[in-house]
Amino acid sequence: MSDIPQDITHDQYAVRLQKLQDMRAAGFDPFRANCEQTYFSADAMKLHVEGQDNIVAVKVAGRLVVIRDMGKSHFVKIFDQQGQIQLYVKKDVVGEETYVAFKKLDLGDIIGAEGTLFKTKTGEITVRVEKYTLVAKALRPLPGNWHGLADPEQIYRQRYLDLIVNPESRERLMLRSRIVASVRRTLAERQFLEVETPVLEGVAGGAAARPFVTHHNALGTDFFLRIALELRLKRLLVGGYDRVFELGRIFRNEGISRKHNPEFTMLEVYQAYSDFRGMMVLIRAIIQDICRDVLGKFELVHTASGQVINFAGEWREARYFDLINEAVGSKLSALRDTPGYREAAIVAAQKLGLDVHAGWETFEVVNEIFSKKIEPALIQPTFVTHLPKELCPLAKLNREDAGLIDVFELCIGGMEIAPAYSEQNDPFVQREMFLAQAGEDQQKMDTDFLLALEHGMPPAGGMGVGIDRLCILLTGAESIRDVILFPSLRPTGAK
RNA sequence: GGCUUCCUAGCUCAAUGGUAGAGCAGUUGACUCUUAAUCAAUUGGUUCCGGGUUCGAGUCCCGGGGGAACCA
Repeated sequence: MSDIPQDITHDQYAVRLQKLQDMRAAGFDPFRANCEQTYFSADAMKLHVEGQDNIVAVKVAGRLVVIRDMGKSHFVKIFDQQGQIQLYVKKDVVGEETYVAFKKLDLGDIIGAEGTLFKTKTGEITVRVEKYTLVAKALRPLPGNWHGLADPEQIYRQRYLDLIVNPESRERLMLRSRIVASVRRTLAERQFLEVETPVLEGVAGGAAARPFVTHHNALGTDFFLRIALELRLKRLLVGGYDRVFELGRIFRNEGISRKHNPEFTMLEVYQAYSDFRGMMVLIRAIIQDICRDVLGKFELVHTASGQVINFAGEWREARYFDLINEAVGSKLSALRDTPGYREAAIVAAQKLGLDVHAGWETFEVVNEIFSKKIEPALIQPTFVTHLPKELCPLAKLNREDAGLIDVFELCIGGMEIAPAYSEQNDPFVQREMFLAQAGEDQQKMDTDFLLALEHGMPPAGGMGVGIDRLCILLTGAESIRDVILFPSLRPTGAK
């Protein structure tokens, strides 16, 4: 033991902890205090009337993010859900004792303050503080809020810090909330019912993807986390829910990349007595409502290409095989039902510099051309229609050409945003389609779903919308991690 | 999974293989309308972890951890 006090002035945690202990010793514990928040920051500022200072009283609350100590007065800023508001704390107004305590506050502390609104000589609407309360002591320093937080790992692992100091992140993620709210509004206006279906399933169907497996102890059985919403929602069509949707998390046990997170949010919508053409109208309404109500504009600069995407009006339609023919520079589709098709498709793909795996089915070779060469170039909203039937076993076959299906893939910004089908409701054809699946991507046969179809499902249009990708597109984000509050990372011990 | 690359003070970043630094934050002081406030002084390091090479390693090599980009 030394009687010389240990120098802790360099250790911000220790300094703040000491302040907390001093306060508690003096009979005040910030963690037992609370305050009122009568207005958020921006709402409060709107209450000020030009030329009428110190009349309107407000109670605001938030985190201290700027402190400017002027000796016998302070200008500080607090930060709440709406942004920042400046507080003016003057010794003459609050009194000696309160002022001395106020000087001990640190950046990051959470306080409540009440006072009246006035405009400073530089024109900033400010609260002239009469009383304040510390309601949470920040024991850890904030990352500097001038440079912000740049370390991507810390941004994702400690998103709360990112939200405090990086305004772009905060805005982008709040925009996501407003986009999702707008989607719900558009669907509610059209009398769609929002439902919730199981995440834990015995068969993970409705898509082709590797599922996560978990175990139920009491039942002594494994469950799969759902990889799609489709088969449950269609059972509801059988049950007489004519317009349903679910906005839910689905899970795919696959790689993590800029466009993939193992858990992500899917909107699936089903409308009885409609078809894929009806879904075109609906998805346009959903996205155009977002443009009008959330973004306030119908044109967006596509971050990756620099092109301006125009969401207004009607959107382009293009047949899958027309796009393929255009990409390969020949009439490849004319060979579709001939023995030379496979060889021609392989040659065409290789000519475009694509690797063709020996085990691939022909439709997979052709689709490689689509996903590598065509989709990335579809920047403007484009409905790709008349896809080969092998790609979607749950869709209705086209009446004129049984090798095609009545579906669209909506591509925007080089990404697949929403596939939609005229849903298959013939239980015999559906069984055959499940059985006939080939290639790498196979869906599990769900016999209980087939039983439901045998009870009769109305004809319907259905659609899936990748909400995360839609948000990437509409917020100009570069990665799916930028539109997911807490993206999946490898777990690690406390840092 | 493969390849490339990154990890240094609370934050943002420096440092030919040769004494680990700056700005902000922190601490002390001045200032009753500041705007990245200003002025003066000043503290602060297990350079992600573990080995190795070397007279000497933040830097080079090997292994491990975590992140990012590209590919699969």
